[in-house]
Formats: sequence, structure tokens, C-alpha cells
Amino acid sequence: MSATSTVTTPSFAQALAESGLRSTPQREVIYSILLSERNHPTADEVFARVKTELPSISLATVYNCLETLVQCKLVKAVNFERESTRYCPNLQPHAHFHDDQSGATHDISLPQEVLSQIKSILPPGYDAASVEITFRGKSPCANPADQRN
Amino acid sequence: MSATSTVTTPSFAQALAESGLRSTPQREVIYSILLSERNHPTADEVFARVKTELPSISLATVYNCLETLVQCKLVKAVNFERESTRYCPNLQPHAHFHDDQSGATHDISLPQEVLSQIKSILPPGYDAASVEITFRGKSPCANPADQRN
DNA sequence: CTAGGTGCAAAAGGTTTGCGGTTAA
DNA sequence: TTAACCGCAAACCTTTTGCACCTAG
Repeated sequence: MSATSTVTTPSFAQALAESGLRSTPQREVIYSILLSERNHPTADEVFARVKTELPSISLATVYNCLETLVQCKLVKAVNFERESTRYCPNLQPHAHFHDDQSGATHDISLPQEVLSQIKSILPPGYDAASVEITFRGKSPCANPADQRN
Repeated sequence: MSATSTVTTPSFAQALAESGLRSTPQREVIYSILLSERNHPTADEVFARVKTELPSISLATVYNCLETLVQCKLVKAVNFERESTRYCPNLQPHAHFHDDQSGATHDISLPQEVLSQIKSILPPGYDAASVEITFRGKSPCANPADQRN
């Protein structure tokens, strides 16, 4: 629950090890921040949060760590237009809903059946390794405190 | 057919006028390049092409013109990850297939029925103004000359 | 001992903006 | 005449990189 302690989940260290990488305090804290704060934060937002725990961390290291986590498939990088890249620890197949007003981003679960119907629109010969689905519009936004801006 | 002459399609000037904007040679040429070269070029690629017709044009003007065309909905801006923005005059609902190897981008037509099934995965309360669907993977790429690389 | 990591500062894209001069309604 | 445009250069923002130092295996 807390992002404060250095919780080295076995699977976490393991996922890194599989890529020949180490589990470091920076990587652990950044990962736990992503897990506890599922608002799809930007690198800058993660930086602000992680600084409270590791005051000496640099923004470059945050970028590097996030990239590392993406490499070993612990998190996904999400982009909306030209906005800053956001990071998301949800590895399940899902779509994203981006609320332009509030800037909030929500995960939308994506049933396997819909996913395969989408893939079925591809003409023969196309081999899709991944599909990315992004909605834009107004979200319910029940909790105004969730709004970004 | 030719992108050389100053073809002021009525609808083109009209679309601009509706936003209180003018039809200029720069905007016309850029638009006709997009129409004739449907490879989803970047601003830089458009710049290279348009310079052969308007040698004195600047990259900033290309960016400005493209943005203007997007504003008055004559073209769509397309983004893949953090790559340069690409521009696309196809206003029909369609998905994009991005070939990571060649860099090529293909329009995939999106049947209305599939579109509505996709929208049906949204929980109640969500109001999607637009949906963006991007495939990544290997495309047939029958014509190697099309590869961007 | 040495490959991998961190922090810092500088560089690298891609895109936008401010400004002086030009042009079309 | 005057608002819209253009070209140029500088600014901007996000992200990456080079380098010196440090640390875990």
C-alpha cells in the first residue's frame, strides 16, 4: 500500500533480472509510485513525487528508469497527441479514455472479442503486433478532485 | 492531378473562409501535396516537397499552414508515439497501420459497425467525441519503394 | 574488478512564437 | 487601411546523451 518503503516484489526484481538489469531503489520507488498512483502520470509528475522519497534523484534518471521499466515490460508508455508521455502499470489489454477538459486518463477494459473484431478489419497480409485504442471526449469525472489542471 | 498549379478548389477556399481564413499559395500547394502524396508525410517531408514549388517557403510556414489546415478540418494530424506528427487528408473514419520496419503508414477503412462496437465498450457516462485506432506490426509492403526507412 | 546505474549539464529533436515586412479583401 | 500572412530567427519543451563518479555482483 505504501510507496515509501523499498518493496522489492520478487516479480519486480525478477522481471528486471530477466533483462540482465538490477533492481535499484530508484526503479523500485518509481514503480511503486506508478502502482499506487494510477493517473497515468508524466515523467515530470513522477519526478515530483519521487523527489519526496529520494530527494537527490534527477529528472534524467526518472526518464531512464521509466524507459527501463518499459523495456522489461513492467509498464506501458502512453501517448496522446504531442503531450508528454504518460506511464501506466496496467498490463491487461485496455483502451484509454482521455478527457481533454480535465486532462484525466482512464483505462477502459477491452474484451477479447472486441479486440479480435477490430483486428478483423485488417486486409489480408497485415500482421498487427499491437493495437492501440484511444477515446477522447468527456468522462463522467465523478470526482472533481481527480481533475488535472 | 498536378500539384504544381495553383488549384483553388472551391471547397478548399470555402473551408478556409468558413474559419475566416484566406486561401494562399502556400496553403494550396501544401494541401495538394498532401492529396497527391498520401504517405502521411511529416512537416519536414512536406517542407522538402513544397520547396520545389515555392523555394522561399520556410519550415515555420509549413508548420503554420499544416496547423491551419487541421484547424479548418481539411486534414488530420496523426501521431505515433513520439515520432514527428504526420498529416493525412483522409477525412473518412479510418484506422492507421504503422509499419515499424519501413516507417510506412497505411489507412485502414473502419466500418461503421466496428466503430460502434468499439464505442460500446465505454462504461455509461463516457462521451467519446473521437476514437483513434492504431495498429503496429508488419504490413504487406508489396512495393519496397514505398518504404520510408 | 567491472558492468551497470546515477546525477548533472548540455545537446538534440520537433514545434511554436515574436517580429518586421508584405499582401489581399 | 488593416487584418491576415509570410519568412526568419530565436525560444520552448520534452527527451536523450556524454561523462565522471559510484556501487553491486
